[in-house]
Amino acid sequence: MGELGNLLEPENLRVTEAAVLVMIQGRSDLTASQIGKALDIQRANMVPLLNRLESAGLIRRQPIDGKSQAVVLSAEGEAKMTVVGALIQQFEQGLLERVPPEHRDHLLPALNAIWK
Amino acid sequence: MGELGNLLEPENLRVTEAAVLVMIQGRSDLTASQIGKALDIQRANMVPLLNRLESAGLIRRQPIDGKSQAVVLSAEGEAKMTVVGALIQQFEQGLLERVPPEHRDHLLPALNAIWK
DNA sequence: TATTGTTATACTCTATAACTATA
DNA sequence: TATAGTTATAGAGTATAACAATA
Repeated sequence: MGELGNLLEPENLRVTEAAVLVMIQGRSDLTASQIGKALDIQRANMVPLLNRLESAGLIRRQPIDGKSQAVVLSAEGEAKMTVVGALIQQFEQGLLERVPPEHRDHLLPALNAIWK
Repeated sequence: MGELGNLLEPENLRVTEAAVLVMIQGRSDLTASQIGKALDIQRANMVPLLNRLESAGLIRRQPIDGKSQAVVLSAEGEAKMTVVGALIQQFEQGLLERVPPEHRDHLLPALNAIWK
């Protein structure tokens, strides 16, 4: 399943779901389409994903206009993000600890350069 | 699909299939189980994967004893690897070119440290 | 008794097409 | 006319269980 997946499993979250939560935290203007485009998830597949998060009480769909709706964290979702954020940080720290110190500071800049 | 996948598509190879070919090239002692373990592919899922490669004439199943069999490149498979190897090299070079020079030499050592 | 290769199958994830309503 | 959300469904990929044969 992957290490991060295992860390998130006790929280009943998949990696993609956590990615959505991270992306929307502190914002209230992101639509499902925008999130999907950024995370490379098809519009159609965003629907069941957001439905799961909504059923879990972690997000709300907040109308922007008659066509679009912002995906925002609920109060419960905000609270959950303290746990989820810590797990993600723990995961990233675990990865970096395996990297020899002389290479460590170069890893994230290098990866960021590749992704964009 | 992913960049490497797109590069390999004209060769009618998936990334996992190419990974198997790379792994067995120059060797004649690797079993399906060993390959699967190294590439994180279930034993059961190795069967159709190897069947595809065998149908394409790229590999042979070579008995080791009554239970195990080595997966080896056929002559056709060896020839194909010159093309596939070039495509993989092209892909990796493309990735590295995006990385700023000062970070470049640190990327592979850092990633290798993470995977093991 | 553990391992290899295999079969069959369930499950998850992703992709595609089409539809409605709104910008 | 293009876009957002949605539905339904097909397809690819992965996981699980069980089996026979052999180490």
